Amino acid sequence: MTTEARIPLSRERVLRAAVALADEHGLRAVTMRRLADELDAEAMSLYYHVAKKEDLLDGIVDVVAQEINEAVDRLEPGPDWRRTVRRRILAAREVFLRHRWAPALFETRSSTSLAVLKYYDALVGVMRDGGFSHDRIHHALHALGSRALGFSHEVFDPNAGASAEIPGDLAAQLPNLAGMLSEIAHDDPDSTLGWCDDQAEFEFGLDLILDGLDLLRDR
Amino acid sequence: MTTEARIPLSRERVLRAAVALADEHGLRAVTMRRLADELDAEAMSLYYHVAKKEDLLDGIVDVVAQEINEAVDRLEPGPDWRRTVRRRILAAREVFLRHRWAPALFETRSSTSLAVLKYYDALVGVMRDGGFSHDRIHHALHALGSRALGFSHEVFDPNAGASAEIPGDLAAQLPNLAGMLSEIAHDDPDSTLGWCDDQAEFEFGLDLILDGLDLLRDR
DNA sequence: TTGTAAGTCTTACGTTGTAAGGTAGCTCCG
DNA sequence: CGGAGCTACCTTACAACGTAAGACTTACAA
Repeated sequence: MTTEARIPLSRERVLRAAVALADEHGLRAVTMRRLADELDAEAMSLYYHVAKKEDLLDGIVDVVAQEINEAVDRLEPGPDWRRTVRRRILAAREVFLRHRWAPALFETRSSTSLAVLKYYDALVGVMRDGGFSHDRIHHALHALGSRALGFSHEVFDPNAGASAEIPGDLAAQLPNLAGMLSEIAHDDPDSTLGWCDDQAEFEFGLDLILDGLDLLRDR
Repeated sequence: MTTEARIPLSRERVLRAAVALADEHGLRAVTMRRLADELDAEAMSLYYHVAKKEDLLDGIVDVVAQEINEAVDRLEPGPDWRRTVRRRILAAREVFLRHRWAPALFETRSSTSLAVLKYYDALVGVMRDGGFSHDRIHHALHALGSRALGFSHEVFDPNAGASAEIPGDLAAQLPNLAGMLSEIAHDDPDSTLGWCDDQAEFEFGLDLILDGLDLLRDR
């Protein structure tokens, strides 16, 4: 009998395994039994390190948020508040691109994790240094919404780039969308990834808001 | 034996009952058995009118989206594109305020429902009449994100208005947030509902984006 | 040695979505 | 008129889920 050295479980280890599992097989695969399997343990053993499934999910959010904070802390400030904020948000976004399942999870959490709060705290600091009043900053955070964290919910199918064509019967019901789609589809100047380049769209919206805020700053 | 006249099931009736159930007891209560109970039927009977649970959820989204379209179609246009769009979005928002569970559900759907597409189609039409190019409109929709439909995900706890105080030990870790919070909390000019008035914040962000788009329009 | 605590596992239960197949009533065709 | 077939609904059953209750195992202190 091969008595292999057993690495003991720990909240840390459980959470990291959960993130890895979600990365590889999606958030749906993160079930107590499956996660336990991954750790060579039984489902109920996880409950010694995690209160309930919700607690596990909260913990996962925290791990990702810490990853964001680490990335953001490595950055050096930009020449002005606007570019500093922009830089930070885009850095946070890169973390989400490594964990595609994370935005959906973040949106389901009701209580905000400490790591997320720290992220926001730093953002408030940057804007404060940039000359904004607390009131303005508060509005700004709401205006940015989840964009402040680096993601925006895509209302359209993210795979829409592939099938950039509305079937004929639908086109009649959606004349304006069909018109827009057909025009953009073939006369695409320098878009990188089809008609819905997420990154470019994200930056467009982000800049629109940041520019708007900048105009308001000294108002 | 009271042979009561049985209203037959139908996809329509099932979906409406599901919306009513969610309104009353939350989306979590919408389970096949519970929904069947509400209709004086058995769980498996629903499957004759709905392919799977996912299909049910898609259908629910469609019902809400139709409700939005009805509300929006009753509106008369504003004096310019900006105010027409604004009016429509705020009308859509009112529907979501009647179905608080709906934003979360909308965000989980991957394929966009026909009713939602129709909503967007009309929005595209308004902006087109307002002088925007298709390309600009496309960007605008992305910039608005879910705000185009009338909701924005609240990153902070929506109940934060109640407990507008950060506990002492946390305040040390979050100096900027704590500062902002304490300042806004007590010196609140005309905010209607505590320090996080959702409606006001929503409109602030919406106007910021719409104004930004307006500036870009003839650029 | 014995007690105690932490960490893990076993067993079991209620709830979920849903597959498979049965059954009642209707319509239609001979 | 009688059975064939379809539609709508129900019964039973199962696998997967989160997790409560409690037994086992190890390590260390007294």
